[in-house]
Amino acid sequence: MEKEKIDKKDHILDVAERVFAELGYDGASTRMISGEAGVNMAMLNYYFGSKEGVFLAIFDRRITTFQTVLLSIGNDESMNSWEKLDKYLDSYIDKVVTNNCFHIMLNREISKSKKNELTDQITDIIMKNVKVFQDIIAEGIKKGDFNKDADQQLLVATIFGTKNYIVNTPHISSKVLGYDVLDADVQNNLLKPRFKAYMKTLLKAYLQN
Amino acid sequence: MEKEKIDKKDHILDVAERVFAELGYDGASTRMISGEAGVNMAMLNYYFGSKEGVFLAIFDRRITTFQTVLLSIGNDESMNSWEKLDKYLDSYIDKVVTNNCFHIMLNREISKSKKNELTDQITDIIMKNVKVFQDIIAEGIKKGDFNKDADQQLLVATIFGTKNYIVNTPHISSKVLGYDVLDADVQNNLLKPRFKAYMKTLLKAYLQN
DNA sequence: TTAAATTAATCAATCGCTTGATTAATTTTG
DNA sequence: CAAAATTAATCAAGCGATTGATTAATTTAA
Repeated sequence: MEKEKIDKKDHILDVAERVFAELGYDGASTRMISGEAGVNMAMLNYYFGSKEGVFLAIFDRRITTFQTVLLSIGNDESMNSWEKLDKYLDSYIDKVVTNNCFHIMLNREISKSKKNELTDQITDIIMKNVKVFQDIIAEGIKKGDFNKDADQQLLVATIFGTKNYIVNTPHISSKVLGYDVLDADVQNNLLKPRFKAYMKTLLKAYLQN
Repeated sequence: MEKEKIDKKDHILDVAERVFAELGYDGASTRMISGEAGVNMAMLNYYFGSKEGVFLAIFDRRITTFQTVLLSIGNDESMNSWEKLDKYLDSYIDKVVTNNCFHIMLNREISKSKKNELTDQITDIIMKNVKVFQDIIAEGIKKGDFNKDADQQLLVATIFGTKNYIVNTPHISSKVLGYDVLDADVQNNLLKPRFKAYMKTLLKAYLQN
């Protein structure tokens, strides 16, 4: 059954994504992943070729749709810079908070300072998301909507860095924020709206003329 | 000779710190570390007991002095809130940019969402640094120096997150900023002053009444 | 029946760590 | 001081366990 095959592969990727986030790529073994997914070890290689194949499959599954959404916001001519900024933050924060396992996994890989094919590949894709944001800011400054003295580049570090802090180090951020950032209800009812509002206020304070 | 013994242990920790940052705790093998340090494998266990012992030794070496410096700033009664903020940022940014290997290593460990003794231990120590910053902000708000509507907790995420973004993902941040953030000259002459100035401007914009 | 899916068994390689032995340095003793 | 005794430092070799991956046999499904 074609349907079930896909579902089973998807199930394996769900589990692998979580285990990679919990223990890191090297810390997670293929036996552990297959065990928790309830499938035979050899199925990982049968489906995905190798451990790295599993990792890349997780990556492919998450990245494509996400990127087109962000790009469409950046290219939408009907919005001014402030509106684009709002839309971008809404979409971005929704996605990364919900798919936190994936983003934890992803960020840990690129934090390895020794380069390899994998990190290069990930870097390229991440840079596309960054580019959309940078273009929105640059356009806003050029149009005079934003303060021209703003440091566009470090602003990138602030928005993505703030996000990473909350998502990637949940033990820390949960203590700081006062609730469990890994809880789905908390994420949707408390964290997301608060984070969005904060981000917009912060950017407004810094970018306003 | 007592002196040389200490130097050799220190040398091993220097190498281990770098290798851990490059490949992660699990990705780095004890053979690799001892090989690059030019010592026999058994020396790691002889000196530090275990692989984890090496990690903790790196940790101890970096954390102690750093923490007392930050604490002394927080407790200094002669400065107002804005001055404390400035001082804190200066000290903090200097340290984390210079010791980037250590902070990459540290952050990767606590980004593992599955808890263990090690992550708990690290979390506690990190929270002390965070607490100093939080107290400065809280005091400033209480005194009326800072905007009382500010989200103190998410501000923590912003300052430490921005730092992490620059330091922990050097391949990304180097592309964004336009120069190599791992180069020592770049760090001292370009990155540090720029980062400090930006951070202060950003906080001023957000915290000002 | 035949191709696809799944399994248990097994592979070589590498992991962290320990061992027993050896050398170098230090302390104790006569 | 010098010989003896003790401690510290270093090494090659190898331990059992685990890693990612592969094989060959078996089951399932079309």
